[in-house]
Amino acid sequence: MTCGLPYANGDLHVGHLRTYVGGDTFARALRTLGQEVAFVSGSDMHGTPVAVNAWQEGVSPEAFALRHHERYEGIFPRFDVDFDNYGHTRTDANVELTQSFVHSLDEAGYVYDEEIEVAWDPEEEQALPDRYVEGACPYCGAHARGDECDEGCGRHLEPGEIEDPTSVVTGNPAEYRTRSHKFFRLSEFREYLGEFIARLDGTSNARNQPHEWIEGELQDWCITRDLDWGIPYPGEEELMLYVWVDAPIEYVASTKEFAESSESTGDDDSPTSDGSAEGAGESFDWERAWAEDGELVHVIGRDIIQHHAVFWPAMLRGVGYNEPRAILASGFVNLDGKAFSTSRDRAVWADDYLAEGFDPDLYRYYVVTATGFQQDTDFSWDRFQERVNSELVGALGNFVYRSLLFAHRTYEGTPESELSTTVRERIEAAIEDFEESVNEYSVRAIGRAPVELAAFGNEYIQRNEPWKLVDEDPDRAAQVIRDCVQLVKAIGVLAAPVMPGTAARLWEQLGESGSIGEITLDAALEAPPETFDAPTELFERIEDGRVAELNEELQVRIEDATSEPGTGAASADADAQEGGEENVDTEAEPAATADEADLEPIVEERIGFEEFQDLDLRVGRIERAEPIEDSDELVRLEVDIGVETRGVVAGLKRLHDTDSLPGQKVVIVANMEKAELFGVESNGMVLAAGEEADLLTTHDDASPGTRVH
RNA sequence: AGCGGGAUGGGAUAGCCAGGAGAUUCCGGCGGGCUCAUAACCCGCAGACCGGUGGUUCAAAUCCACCUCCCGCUACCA
Repeated sequence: MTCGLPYANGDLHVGHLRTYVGGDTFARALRTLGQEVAFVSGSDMHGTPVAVNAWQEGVSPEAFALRHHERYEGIFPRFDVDFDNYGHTRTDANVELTQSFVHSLDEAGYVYDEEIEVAWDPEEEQALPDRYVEGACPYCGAHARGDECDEGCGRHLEPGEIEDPTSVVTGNPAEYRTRSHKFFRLSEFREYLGEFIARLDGTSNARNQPHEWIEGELQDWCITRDLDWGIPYPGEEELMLYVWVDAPIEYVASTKEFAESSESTGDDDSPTSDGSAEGAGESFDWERAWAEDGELVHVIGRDIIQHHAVFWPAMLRGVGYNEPRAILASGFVNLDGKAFSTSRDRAVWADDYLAEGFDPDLYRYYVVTATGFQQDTDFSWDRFQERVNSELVGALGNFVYRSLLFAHRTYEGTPESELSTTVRERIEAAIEDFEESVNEYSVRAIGRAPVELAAFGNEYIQRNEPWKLVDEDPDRAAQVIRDCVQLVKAIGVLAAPVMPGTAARLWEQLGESGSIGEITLDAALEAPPETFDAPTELFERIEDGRVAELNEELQVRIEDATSEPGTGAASADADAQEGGEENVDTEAEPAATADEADLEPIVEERIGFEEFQDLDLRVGRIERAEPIEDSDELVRLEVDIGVETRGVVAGLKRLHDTDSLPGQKVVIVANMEKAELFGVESNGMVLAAGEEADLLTTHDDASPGTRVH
């Protein structure tokens, strides 16, 4: 089992965590079914964003990526996401394995050379891949990165498409050069991929989304870049492999590292080496897993489905490895329906959650059971509190506590009595449901299992009222409490995958000796220990005041992230806001493309009449118009506004014939602050609508100087 | 534009793949009960014509077609 590699660039937020918690829960669930599992992942170290960001920080890409890698490596265990091995894509294991993969593909004839155009910095004699170039979007004109129009229309841009390209690093104008690159014959796998996708298990989005690609035009895949940072193409040291080649191979490399470490340490007692009951002491056979009869399960975010359901299986096929049996593609975690934004601090960070002192199990339970794994979901502290208090504190924690406390006080442990048929059957049904949930890859159902059994427990104890039976019918009382203790034990078994820490505490309270991480489902029906101490509560209620504070903190951050300064945010500022993601409020300037005029949403914030009055709008008549030299857009106008004639600069040159302007009436902002554009003073602003600069005018005979309101 | 995901009582969700007793669970509302339990727990009531329109069927939230509205993806960004 693998989890998608976190990219070594930025912090982890609770949205990222969903994939890892889901994967970890599923991996643990498989183990409780007695399966031998290697659960691996690692950090993705290569690629242009790391190189660019490292450059901007003035550190080496290696140091930059390693720093993030180490943070990730530290955070996962704190959420009880226990990988058997967590490596990264720059380890010797991955470099070697990647090169041998590529070598095999090359040998087998799946790779060919082709010349393509790449952006080039002529002064530095350096290629400028992807995000190393910026310029103007050819579709909407907005400022854009080399690979994507990130601030404007959002389109993906092919190399060579961007206009007026310049280097992000040096600011030099870029030119295009022809370079030879390596292409993987993905198109040859089309038929295979069609069959593969049909038998792929997991979430439906992973199976369905690639249809368009596989059944459409499956293009060959360029697998090299002109970049200093990456794994070299074997035999051609100046070409680096594209990150999406070496990233998934890390799954294999990480498994291999796990195998090697389990070999050297033998049968240690770390919680990660338990594997299966019968495999104790043996090292993990990574080649068997990947190339023989192993089953591969990939847990990813739904944004990288194509890489795992198209590129990756083709590569695996090309080198003769197994194909993935299942892909679980998780939905996103949003805030108020909108995506988290790492760069804008619009997120609940993993570190913050831990700093609040919350038990990781609370979030694990919340995110795993909030909705189906592939569905998007909102994170909110209110919902978090609601679910924790009612389901974890009220149902599960309460049932366990009241049962064990009663048992301890009255019997000093498990009373001597047979398990009733009713309860036995109920637990058997829960086990069966649990197994079915795993087989259906329903992480949500796996997470709900312990709480559902606890709900039954509460009903059961309430209906039988053992506190009355103790006097009235001691045998019956013992029977009921015996049942309840058994239910508690079963709940512990079922809770272990989703809430390992809680399950371990429960196990201890029950007086069980072994580690709950090593038990299988049948333990749910085995007799509990005869004696145990008084229990303590498994969870604490989250109080309203606490939630109010958390909401407030978060709200402040969201508002900061969402509302840009608002006034006078020049585009120079926008440039400084590197790498913004979804971005509702881009500058009003160029928004629409020629064929699709997206209307901007109406600004929600209302203004008062007084604020409107601050605008001094006047009717003016253009007296003279002359183009400004060297400028593509600007025209200098002389506008009669009654009291005086103003010199106003406006961006009308491309859209209006300069000669046709004189005599036209327009509306101008008369109290606009003065500006200097191309060395020409502009004393006022002409109003015009949209991309076409459709000039505002009056239709009767309002004379120049008339106020508009 | 194509593709994917979604639209279920006031809010949040399950069920849909394998169609069948007028639909799950959590919160909220109303009314009871219990007192072993973290004002926790249990029971009952009100509340949904399962986005719209057609179709298939003895039977559709579930299958098919078309439509509307959200969210996302569209390969050389990760």
